[in-house]
Amino acid sequence: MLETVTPMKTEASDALSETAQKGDAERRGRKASKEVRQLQLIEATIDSLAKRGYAETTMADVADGAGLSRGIVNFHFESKEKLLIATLQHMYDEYSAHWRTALQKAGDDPARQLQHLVWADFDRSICNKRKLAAWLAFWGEAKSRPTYQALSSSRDAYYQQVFIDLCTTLKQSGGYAYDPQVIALALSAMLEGLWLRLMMGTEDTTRETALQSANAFLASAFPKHYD
Amino acid sequence: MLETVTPMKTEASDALSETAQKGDAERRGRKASKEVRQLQLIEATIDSLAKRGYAETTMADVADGAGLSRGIVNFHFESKEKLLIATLQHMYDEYSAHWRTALQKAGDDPARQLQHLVWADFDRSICNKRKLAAWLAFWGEAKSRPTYQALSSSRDAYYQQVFIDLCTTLKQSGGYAYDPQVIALALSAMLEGLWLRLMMGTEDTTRETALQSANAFLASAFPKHYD
DNA sequence: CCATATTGAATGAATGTTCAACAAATGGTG
DNA sequence: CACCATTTGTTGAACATTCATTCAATATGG
Repeated sequence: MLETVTPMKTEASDALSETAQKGDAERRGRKASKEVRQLQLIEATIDSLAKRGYAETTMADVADGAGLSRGIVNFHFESKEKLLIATLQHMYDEYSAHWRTALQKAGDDPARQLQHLVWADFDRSICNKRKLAAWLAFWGEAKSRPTYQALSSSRDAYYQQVFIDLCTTLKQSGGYAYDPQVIALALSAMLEGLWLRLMMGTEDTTRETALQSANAFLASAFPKHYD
Repeated sequence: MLETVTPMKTEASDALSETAQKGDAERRGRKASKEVRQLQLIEATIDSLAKRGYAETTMADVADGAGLSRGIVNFHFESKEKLLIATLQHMYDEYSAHWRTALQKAGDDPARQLQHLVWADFDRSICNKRKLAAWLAFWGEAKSRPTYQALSSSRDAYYQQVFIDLCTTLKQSGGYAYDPQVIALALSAMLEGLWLRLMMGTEDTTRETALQSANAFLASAFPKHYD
């Protein structure tokens, strides 16, 4: 199962582990490894996207946020566009790795697997104001930028297929009536919709209530599998 | 029930009906009523948002799209920001009027009302590539712009309350177990999530499959009310 | 003729990119 | 180890471009 993870680009997370090795002290020093500096700039980009939105995110703001000079971003990333693509790729990789790990840890029971995938979606490390805001900023631009499209739906075709497969299995073991593909779409759309509400800061939606609603859906769609 | 509609700002839709009265011929003529011209510019703004996204939408592009000169937008709307707010307000009003009308036409049966609300969400007049793309463009900027926040969640607090009320009624008549508030959130989040998929142009989601999934949700959540 | 609408060029501010100068690390050499 | 040369990273100012806004001139309808 981890085999399917490897084909993804994971330079960013490699750089992350390197950060941990070298410690935070060096991050501010003059010399830092290329990957560390790039990651630092990517984090500053996420900050800026979250705070100011896509349209208002400037190179200067990113550089300031990282505590570095103006020209530095064009040195590490060729252009603003490439910085943004690298940032999106980083977030995509992180999200993918997260749900794949969650799935792997869930064991073999499909009901448990589905439950863990739902939980993974609302995990603090993935689902927090800063990152959700950055996601939304990208989504807003995705349809008009072909380069973003493949990366911007954090949940990709493979993710969707996993959902369909799980729903198919549950259908057989529970004797449910509906089309697994249809119910899988309903489920994943609801998860994205709950994210959307969290992103927008709708008052009535918190991480807890969102998770509660997701579980209510599971319970009503698969009554034999969830309490 | 229609009483609750009136307090909303509906200048835009009034202007729309005026368009119909004066016909399309005058739209290109030198003189057109203030409201008609403003609506024309708003439509051009939606076009631009859909085609180029928020960040790339320029005053020049809007003016070109409307077939008018560069300075015209600042004459009718004071600034770019006010043009965008007016556009968002227009879309918000249209969406609100649409679901309220649908609800009104559904009669008194709550199950029927809920079904009609779902249908309304996927009606062609509301749910088409152009408008969905424009919505997404606004959503992407909403969290970082306080002015947008109130208007950008097309489904507002009152809409959500209607859902909760309907779920409460169905719960009583059907003897379901769950918390109406929780299931209402799941339902409305799923609708938004399906919109999101349509917005992003995910291959596996069309207006038909989205509607199918929404209905599957209704059937599994309220089995006694929907075949 | 007056009020109003419209034009399009001028203006100025914001911002992405470039680049010459500078600093720091690296590595080879005596 | 000391010294220098080369590579690599970093800075900040200069540059060019894009774009919202302004406004004087012009056109239009009443």
